[in-house]
Amino acid sequence: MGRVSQAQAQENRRRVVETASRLLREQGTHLSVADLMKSAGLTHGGFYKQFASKEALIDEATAHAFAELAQHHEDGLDQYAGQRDAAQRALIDAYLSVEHRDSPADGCPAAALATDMARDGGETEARRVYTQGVGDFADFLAAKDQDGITRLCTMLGALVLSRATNGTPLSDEILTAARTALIGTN
Amino acid sequence: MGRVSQAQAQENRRRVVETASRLLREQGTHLSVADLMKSAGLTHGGFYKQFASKEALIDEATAHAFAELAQHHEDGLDQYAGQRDAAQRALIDAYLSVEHRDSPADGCPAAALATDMARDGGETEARRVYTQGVGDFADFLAAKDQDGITRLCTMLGALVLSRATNGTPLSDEILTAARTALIGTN
DNA sequence: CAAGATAGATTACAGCCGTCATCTAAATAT
DNA sequence: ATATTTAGATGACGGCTGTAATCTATCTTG
Repeated sequence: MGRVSQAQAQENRRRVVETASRLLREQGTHLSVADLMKSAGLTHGGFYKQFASKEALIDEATAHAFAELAQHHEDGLDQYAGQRDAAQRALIDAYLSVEHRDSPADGCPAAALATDMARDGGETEARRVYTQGVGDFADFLAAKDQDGITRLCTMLGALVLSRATNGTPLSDEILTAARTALIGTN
Repeated sequence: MGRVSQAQAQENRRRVVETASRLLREQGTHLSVADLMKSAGLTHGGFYKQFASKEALIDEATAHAFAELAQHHEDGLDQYAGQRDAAQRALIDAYLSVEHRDSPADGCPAAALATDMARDGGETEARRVYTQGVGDFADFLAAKDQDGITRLCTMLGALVLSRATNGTPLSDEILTAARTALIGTN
């Protein structure tokens, strides 16, 4: 109950943000503070000691998710020794995998949060971070003969549609069709 | 207050479903029954005389939205005297317009409801209708040298992303890039 | 080791939500 | 014309929401 060391408190805060970034991608901005804190192993009471509001937490969780994404892209580049083409192919393949489709919680935030960003129309920090992240993602996907933005649209559209139709044959067809169109592999 | 003619009641019901299909695309499945009925010019009381549950209404509203979409495609074919290529080009152009981006309420349900369908994971009637509608849409977009599914992914991804980034320069870039990729017009 | 600060728990609040029972008045059916 | 049905209005219920005040036990500081 009572107090906890500063180190522990900081770690708790970190875990809340990380948990939120997962719950956010899974459930959207309608996540409840109580659910979130329970998922992080705490009660809802301490929340407002750490965050100014639910919106502030969402801003931070969104930024966290996109930082993870950027890190993922950097790791990919490192793994393929800077060979952009190979790194892009690997990324696209993973992006259009059934594993990615089936676990939005640690998947692409650009796909998972798109509709939420569109609906919460305001000029929130989360939207700023989101837009920046999408732009960076498109830059990463750019190739000599293909526009990064268009590639991202195809990938993200396929992921979103395969999730919406998950459980039907169409869901797999969508992933396969997009993979074939983008990297010519079935 | 009291009773209303059968004809009027049927018309009221129809208006509720239509209003719901718009509100649904705008706000997602979290629309409230009270808001919906108020938007339709009624109070929330009569709702359960006409619908078994909120979910049943959502099923019906989803079906309504996709029926509208199919009608829209048929109209396009008629307008271009069955010339599929021309009808497709016109559709794609309208799909990737700023007007469509800015009015989801009477826009593509496949794009507007994708995330909601993905999250309400169950085997609802709405999801069945959604999947069927997406399949039909892809069929409509099929061309000799281009897969309908892939085209749909690109279009839908672009629409969703442009909405999420609306208000920034990137939003327009996305629409333009996708349009260029799909029909080679800027 | 004592005094102050504070992380987290407990509890409470006002406002929504879906659902439904009840009331009403008007439209039907007889 | 009377009796019956029923569309819609009113109001209420239990449950969940974001937010916050209060309490408590521990960490930190001197």
